[in-house]
Amino acid sequence: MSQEKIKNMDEFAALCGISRPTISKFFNDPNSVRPSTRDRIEAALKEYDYRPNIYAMNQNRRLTKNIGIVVPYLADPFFAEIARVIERRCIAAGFTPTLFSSHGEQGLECDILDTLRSLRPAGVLLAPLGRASDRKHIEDFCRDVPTILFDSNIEGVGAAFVGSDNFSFVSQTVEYLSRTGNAPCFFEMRDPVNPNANKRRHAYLEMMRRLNLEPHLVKIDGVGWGFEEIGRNGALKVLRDGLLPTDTVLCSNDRLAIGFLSACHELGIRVGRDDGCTIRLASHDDHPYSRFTCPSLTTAAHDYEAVSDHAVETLFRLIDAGGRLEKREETLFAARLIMRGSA
Amino acid sequence: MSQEKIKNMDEFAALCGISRPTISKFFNDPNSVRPSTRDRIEAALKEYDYRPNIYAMNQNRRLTKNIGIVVPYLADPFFAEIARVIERRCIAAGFTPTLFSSHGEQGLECDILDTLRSLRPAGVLLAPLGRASDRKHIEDFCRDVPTILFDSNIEGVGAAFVGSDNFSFVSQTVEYLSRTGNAPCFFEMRDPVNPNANKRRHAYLEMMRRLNLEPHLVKIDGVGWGFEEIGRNGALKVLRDGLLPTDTVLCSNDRLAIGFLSACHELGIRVGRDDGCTIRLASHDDHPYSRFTCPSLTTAAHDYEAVSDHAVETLFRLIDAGGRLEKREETLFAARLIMRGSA
DNA sequence: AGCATTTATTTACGCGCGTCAAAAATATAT
DNA sequence: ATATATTTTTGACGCGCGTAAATAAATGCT
Repeated sequence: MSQEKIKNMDEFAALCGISRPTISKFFNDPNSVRPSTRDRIEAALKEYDYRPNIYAMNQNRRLTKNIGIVVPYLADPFFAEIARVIERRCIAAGFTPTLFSSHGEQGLECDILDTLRSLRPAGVLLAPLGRASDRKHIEDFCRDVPTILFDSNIEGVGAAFVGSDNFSFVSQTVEYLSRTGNAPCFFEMRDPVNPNANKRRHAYLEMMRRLNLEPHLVKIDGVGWGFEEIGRNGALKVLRDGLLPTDTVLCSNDRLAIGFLSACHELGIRVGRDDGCTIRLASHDDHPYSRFTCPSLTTAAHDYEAVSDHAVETLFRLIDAGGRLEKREETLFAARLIMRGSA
Repeated sequence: MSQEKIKNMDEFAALCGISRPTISKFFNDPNSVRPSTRDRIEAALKEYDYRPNIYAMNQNRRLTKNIGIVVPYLADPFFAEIARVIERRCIAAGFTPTLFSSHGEQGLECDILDTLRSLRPAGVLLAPLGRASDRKHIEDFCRDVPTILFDSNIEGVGAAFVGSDNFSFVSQTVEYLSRTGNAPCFFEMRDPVNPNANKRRHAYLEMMRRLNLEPHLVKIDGVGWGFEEIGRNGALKVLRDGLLPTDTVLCSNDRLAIGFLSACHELGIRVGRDDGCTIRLASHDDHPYSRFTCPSLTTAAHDYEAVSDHAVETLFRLIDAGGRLEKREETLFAARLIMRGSA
C-alpha cells in the first residue's frame, strides 16, 4: 500500500486514470460501472485506500444512506440493547446509523432532532421520551423526515409505530400470578414519564376487573431515570410501613423490580416460590439483567428481535416508498411470559 | 413564528437584511458582531427558527466543534454511563459529540474511525476494544486526529491516556479481604479481551506476594461481552465441582461478580459477611447495578467523574494546543473501596 | 466636524462531493 | 464493417457553508 494520502475524489480519480463522475458513480453502486472499470477502481482502492467523505456525500445525494436512531436514555440497558440490535441491522443493510441519546431531557431531544435534519437522514427510528417530549417539535420533525416511532407511541405522529402490546404483558403476568397464588398489587411510580407505564396500569385494572379481583395500586414517589433506586426506596418505605396490601407484587417494569428485590434483601424478606419466601414478585420487560437477579425475575419479555426487525423493516419500506406510507401503521408485539425464580 | 421554511443561510440572510458572511460570523461566535446586529439576527431567529447545517459547517471550518466518542460496547452499562457523562460534558462545553459503539468487533471499530475522519472532529475520545483492536489502524488514526484514549490503554498510541489505576483497585480489595477474613482467590476469564483484566491479575499476584499469601487464579471459559452469563456459568461449574480454593472470591470485574452471585443463589449458597454465609465476594468497577445486587456488591469504584472530567479536559487542552501535546500523558485515578453486603 | 477605528458588506473563491447533458469512446449485434 | 446500444468522459453547475481581501458604513474620540 502506497503512503501518499488522498484527500479527495479528484485526486483519487487522477491516480486511477478515471474521471471523477465515474468514481462517484462507482461509490454509489459498484455495479453501475463496467466490470473492467470496476476492477481498475478496486485495484487502486487497495493501493491507496481512499474513502469518500461520507458527510460531503450526504450533502448532495438525493437520498442518503444515513439513519438516525434516537433513544430516551442510553444508560438504560434496555435501550442500549435495542439500540445495539437496530444499529447492527442498519449496518447490515448498508446504512450508516448514528445513535443519539436524549438523556431523559426534552431540550436534548429537540436538539437531537434539529441536528438530525442536518444529517439529511433517509429515515429515523425514534423512541421518544414520552410524556416529557415536546409533541409539537416531534410532529414538525416527522413532517419533514421519514420517521418510525418505537417503544413509546405518540398518537398520530410519525409514519408508523412499532412497540409492544402492554395489555399482553400485563394480562399474562396478572393471570399467571392470580392462578398460582394470590392476586398481585401493582407497584409503580406515581408519575411515570413513559406512556407504557400508564397503559400497563390500565391493563392491570382491566385484568383485575375481568378476573373479579380487587385491584391495588401501590404508587411510589421519585422522579428521573434512576428506576432501581426509586424502586428500592419505594419498596423500603412500603415494606417497613406494612403498606403492602398483598404478598404478591407486580412491578410496572423490571428496573423497579430490581430495586424492590434489593429492598427485600436488605430487610431479610425472601422473595420467590420456595418455602420460606413471603413475597412473590413479577414484572415486565425482561431487562437484560433480570436473568441475573437473586432470585431471577419472573417477567413478561419484549420480543426484542421482532420489535427491532419490524421497526427497521418498516423504516426501509418507508424509505423505499419515498417517505410516505398509505396510512400510519401501528404494530404491537405480544409478550412472552418468562417464569423464573421470583414468582 | 412564521411558517416559511428557510433552507440555507442565504435565505436567512436575505430575511434578516444582513449579509451572509456576517450571519456566518454570528453563528461562529455571536459576540463577534456588533450588539445591534446580534439583536437583529436573534430577533429573526425567533421569527423564522433557522439553524445552519452543522455538517456543511464542519466541511469548511478550520476547526469543527465535533467530538467523537467511541466505546467498545455500549450495551455494557459501565460504558453507557461513562459515555453519558462525557457526552454531557462535551455538550456543556459547546461541542457536538457523536457517540459510536464498536459492538465488540474489530471491523466495526476500524469502520468507526474511518467514518470519524469524514466528520473532521476537533478531537476524539476513544475507549479501544483492547486486545481485539487493530493497533496499526488506531495508530494511523491517532496520527491524523487528536485523540485521547480512555479506559483501556494502548501503549504509545494517542496523545494521552486517562483511566483507572488497576493496582489501586486490586490492592484495596485484596488488602481488605485479607484483613477481614481469608485471602481471596482471583476469579477471571481465561482469555480476557480487556487489557485491564491482565493488569488486575498481575496486581492480584503482586499483592498476594507482598502479603506473603498464596495466590489462586480461577480461570473460567467463555468469549464475548456477555460477562454475567460467563461469570454465572463459570461459577456454577467451579462451585459444583468444588474447585473453589478459598471461601473468599475476588472477581476481576463486577459483571462477572453479578453472574457469580446468580450462580450462588441458584445453588443455595449464601454470600456475604452475615452468619450463615459461606462465601465472601468482592469485585471491581462499581458497575451501576452493583448497588442493587443481592447482596449488594463490595467493590472498588472507578472515579467516574474524575476519569470523565480529566479525559474531556485533556481533550480540550489538546484541541487548544492545536492537536499536539508536549509528550504523551498517562493519568490513572485511584479506586475507592466501597464496602457493601457481599464481603 | 473631522479623523481614526471598528464593524459590516461585497465579491469571489474553496470544501468534497452529486448530478446532469452533451460529446466521445467502447462494446454488441447484424 | 457498419449501425446501434452502452458506458465513460467532459464540463459545468449545485449543495450549504467558511473565509479572505477590498470596500463601505457606522462608531468613537477630540
